Amino acid sequence: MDPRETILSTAMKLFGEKGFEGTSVRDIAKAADVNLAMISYYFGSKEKLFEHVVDYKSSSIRVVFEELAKSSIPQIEKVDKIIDSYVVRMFTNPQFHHLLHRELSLHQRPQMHDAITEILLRNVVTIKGILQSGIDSGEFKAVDTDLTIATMLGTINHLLISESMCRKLLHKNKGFNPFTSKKLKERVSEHLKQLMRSHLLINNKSDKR
Amino acid sequence: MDPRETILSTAMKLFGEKGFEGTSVRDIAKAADVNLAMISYYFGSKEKLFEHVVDYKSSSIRVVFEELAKSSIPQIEKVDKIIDSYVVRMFTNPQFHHLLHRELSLHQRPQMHDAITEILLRNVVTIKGILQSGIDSGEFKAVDTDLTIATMLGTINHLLISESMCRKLLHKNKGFNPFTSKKLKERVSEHLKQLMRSHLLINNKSDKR
DNA sequence: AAAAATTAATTAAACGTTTGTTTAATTTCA
DNA sequence: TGAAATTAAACAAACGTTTAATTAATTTTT
Repeated sequence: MDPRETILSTAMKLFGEKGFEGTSVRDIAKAADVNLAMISYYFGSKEKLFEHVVDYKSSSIRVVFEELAKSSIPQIEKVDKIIDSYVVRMFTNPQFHHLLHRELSLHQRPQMHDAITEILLRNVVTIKGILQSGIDSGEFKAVDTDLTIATMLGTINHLLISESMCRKLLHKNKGFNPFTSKKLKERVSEHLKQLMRSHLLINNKSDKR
Repeated sequence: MDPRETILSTAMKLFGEKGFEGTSVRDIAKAADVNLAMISYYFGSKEKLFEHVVDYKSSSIRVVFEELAKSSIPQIEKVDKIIDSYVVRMFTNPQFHHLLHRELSLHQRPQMHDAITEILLRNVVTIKGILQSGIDSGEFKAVDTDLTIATMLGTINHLLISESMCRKLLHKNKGFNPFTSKKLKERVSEHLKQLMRSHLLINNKSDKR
């Protein structure tokens, strides 16, 4: 195996679980089964390694919504697709999202903070455009678009952040982890889509009960 | 000033900003303008100090919803009050909420993790009861109560966590911090109340546009 | 194709700081 | 005077990083 990739994925896992300051380069070297000095040799420093991890992983989460925005399907279906995309993304790699949001809540490493902000902000701007188009065309109510986005992302994020809380909440069965289950993904998708229909659509006939 | 309280509030501020591992006891001693050894003298250890901080501050955020649950007003108005309560709470002391949620996303200090989970879980159970009552009485649609709660808390939490993102998003004006502004609080309150009405109420006439 | 030379990868050990904590001496105040 | 509060100094351990030596791989030369 390529030691570079081994270090990167191990570092990603440990940074995600224990935070940047909570993870020592010795922890990483041990878990990746490489010599301590290899980390400096390949990445220069712990902080540079961290930047490489963020760079390395954000390419995989960078979904392009620009194309979706241009397509001619109803805006509410675009919202559906965005929800599906975010749910899959965040549940596929929860550790990395913990890492990103933890970094956003810290006042350390300002340049990393800005870099992450820019990554997340690009998609937010596109989504805001889609919501605004829906409002302008009369398909959506004149909702607060910024806060509507906060609701979409915040709902998923909240489930990720409070993973263990959620486990106790959703399933008394202790051996079962809802975060590896497809059921929860679908449940979140379904919930958010219904929620957004109720919130956005003017003539909402979505109550199927 | 009482050095104990000075240390507690300083530690709370620094832990909130830089995380537990990112804050040294020397940082705290310097910022609190007390001698380094005073922290061990008063609190025993850094970890004990952290527990004192969480204990000390969680008493102030521990709002009792049990009484609200028992009162005889419509369930939707109870939801309104819960939203107001959470918005005020989380915007009043955002650093402490950063601290709590960061701790929940980490796999360090399991006992602290459990303690925080229990604090947050108590309110969640009560809120879930209120939603379920609304469903049972026919006032609310048969929504997914767990995820509805995740939406309420997640929306507020998302605005806190991505504070700087939000600042760029909501106001291009860089000198203005939306998190000290009453306007954002009211905006979030308003948004969530409308959202929950659309989501929960069966005959929703809340569209005032 | 074999040998020599050169570069790259890997290692154990050590470097100087910073960490949390403790000690022992001193000051403060009742 | 005596207990509590406060201090500067020192402690060992852990930290990120570097060094210098060794092995492995690659390239060059014969």
